[in-house]
Amino acid sequence: MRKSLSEYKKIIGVDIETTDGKGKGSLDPFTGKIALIQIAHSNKNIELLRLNRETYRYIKDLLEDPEVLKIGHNFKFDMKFFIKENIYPTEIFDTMIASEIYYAGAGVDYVSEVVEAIKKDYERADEVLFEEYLSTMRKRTKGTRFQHNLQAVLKRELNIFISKEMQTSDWSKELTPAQQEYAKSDVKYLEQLAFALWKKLKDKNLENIFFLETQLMEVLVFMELTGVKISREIWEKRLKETERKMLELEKELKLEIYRNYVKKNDNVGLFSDLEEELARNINLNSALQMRKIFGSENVSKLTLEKQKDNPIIEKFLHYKQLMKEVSTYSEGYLGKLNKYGRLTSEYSQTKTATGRISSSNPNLQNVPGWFKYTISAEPNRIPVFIDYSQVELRILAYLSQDESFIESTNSEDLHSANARKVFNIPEGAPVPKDLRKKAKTVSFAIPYGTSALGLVQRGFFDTQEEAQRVIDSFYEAFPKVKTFLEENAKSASELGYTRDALGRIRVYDIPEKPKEYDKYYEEYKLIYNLVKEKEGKNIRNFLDYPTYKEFIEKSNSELISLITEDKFKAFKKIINYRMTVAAIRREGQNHPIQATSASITKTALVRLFDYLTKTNRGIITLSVHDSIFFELDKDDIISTIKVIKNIMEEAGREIIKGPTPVDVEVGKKVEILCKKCKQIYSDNQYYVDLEKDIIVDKLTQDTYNYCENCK
DNA sequence: GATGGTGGCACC
DNA sequence: AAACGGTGCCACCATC
Repeated sequence: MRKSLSEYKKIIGVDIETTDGKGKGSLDPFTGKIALIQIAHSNKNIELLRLNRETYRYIKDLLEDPEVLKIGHNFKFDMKFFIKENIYPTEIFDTMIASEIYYAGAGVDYVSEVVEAIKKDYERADEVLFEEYLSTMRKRTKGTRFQHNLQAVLKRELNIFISKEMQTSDWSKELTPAQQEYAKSDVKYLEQLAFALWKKLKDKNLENIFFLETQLMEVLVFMELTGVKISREIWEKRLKETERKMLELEKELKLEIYRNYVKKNDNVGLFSDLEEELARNINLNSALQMRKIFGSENVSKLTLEKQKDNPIIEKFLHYKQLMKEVSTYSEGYLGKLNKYGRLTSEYSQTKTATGRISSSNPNLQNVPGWFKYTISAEPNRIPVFIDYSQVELRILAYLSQDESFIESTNSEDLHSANARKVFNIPEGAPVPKDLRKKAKTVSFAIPYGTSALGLVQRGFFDTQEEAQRVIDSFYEAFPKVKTFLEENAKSASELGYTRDALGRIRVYDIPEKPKEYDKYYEEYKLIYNLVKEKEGKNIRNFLDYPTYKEFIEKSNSELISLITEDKFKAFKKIINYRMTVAAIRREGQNHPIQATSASITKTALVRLFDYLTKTNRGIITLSVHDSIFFELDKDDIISTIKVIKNIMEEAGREIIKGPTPVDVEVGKKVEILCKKCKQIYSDNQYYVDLEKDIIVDKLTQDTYNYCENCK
């Protein structure tokens, strides 16, 4: 869709039902087939079509007609099935995307909850029942997250309830009247819904975001159908080795833990086989068991790393890392490899609150670094990885218009330049490594809203005072960054929304101020300080009892006499409220940055897809937030890369009005022998110089084979 | 035995 | 004055 709704000659509602060939519906475009196509020309004129010789031409022509707008709900799903049939629908209005953009970030939603609940009570699905449910739901403090399925959206926007009872029925046989009715209801209201949502999008100036997402849908469909080429051999080798190490470690660890922590008296040790037996009962994956054994608050890396000098703890941490890898990145991933040796994933373009793309089944956006070593390409192609360099910091610099920060992003080394300003290091004097690191840490932490305490807890600083000093100096050096973040925090917590550089919106559920707030706030502050002073802890921990009774019974503080039941309850409400607002402020600070980054990548993806489709020079295989993976034709690859680089950099420049340079990696990740120090190091297969038009295969020619240290 | 919540951790 | 933004998946564990 590229123009306003009313500009189309014709508008139709489209939906499909699918079959797995065994009497059930299918969610998998690779194995499933279209069983039924519903096309609504109007509320009353609805076609239910099978896809066969007689209907194929008609359906294809209609869906591919650029003068006909197709309204669908989650059309990415339908699109994949159509493409498998060589039908390439164009001009789409996706009502799910529209809803997701408009309500991005919305939390609790009663309509979704009611729709969920009412599914169990179809016979009485009338207004009275809705009201009944609604009043119950409203009394609850927590509800379901905002949902964007067709049922919830129709109910929310048009107050229409449709049944989904038939969804999983067999669509391949002759349809019952009830099935026909259901099939029609799925498309009957789509046009009306599209107009309602379009009006909402226009009200908030979200048309351009909607156009962008609509075009992106096509790119994601392609990526989902194509996937990324993987070397199963390399993956399995890696996995096997990890598994071997893990099992070895597991055996050792259990015995050592048993001996050092579990066993109370020595005499059991005389029977070594019994000892092994007992050790086997230990479950290293049980956080509960391990917490008890180590006597630790929790068994997270952060907590246990404090005892790293204990060899058993160190071993345990190593074990956990291996376990994670073996359990997560094995069959769940390799099982998805298709017959072409390609790994496919599913993407969602609008599910996230910030507009980032998410990946699932399996998630290809959170695979460990070694994943890149398994990526290859078709014989005539080369894998290419391109990512935006420091894009979030550049976004922060240009959106805030802080001259000094902008200057830093344009210098040779951003973090050194920042350190110079934060720590007042004179020009010409070298920037000490530790100061550079501190400035870097704070630059990353600030857009997340990290506090001084947070920085200490995560081990970036030794004391809260020092962390606070660096944060203060940072804001002093970059005053407009401070103003910018503060404005966004305010917009989120007071207006209830923030926008990114393209106008993408995120909404926030601002909590109602508790009635007790004004009455008790002064006293709350007093107690807050008292608790901090006398108990050395935060009031939140101090009051951390579910009931007043337990607070009185279990707390051994002298301060309890100061707190009546009324105050206890009021303080808890105040804490809760303040924490929620603080979280909204942090989200508000971060959203415009993260969302702008997402918008840049999405804009680039759309243009890149267009370029690559038209020229047939390669494909996009994956995108991980600020990076894009390609498989490009060997012929003329340098000129292709130049165009791609330019498209990506221009997309960023247009959006933030400042440079967004990219880094280019060409070729598989491989092990290479350094010519000078003779050490093996890892690098991409090809050396490429875009200025001099040079491309060299390091595996056959060693001209550029120098490791980082010897360059 | 399925389901949902939680803790933990991989990535940007 | 509270204590790091955004994801998805695993094992465990309580619950039905």
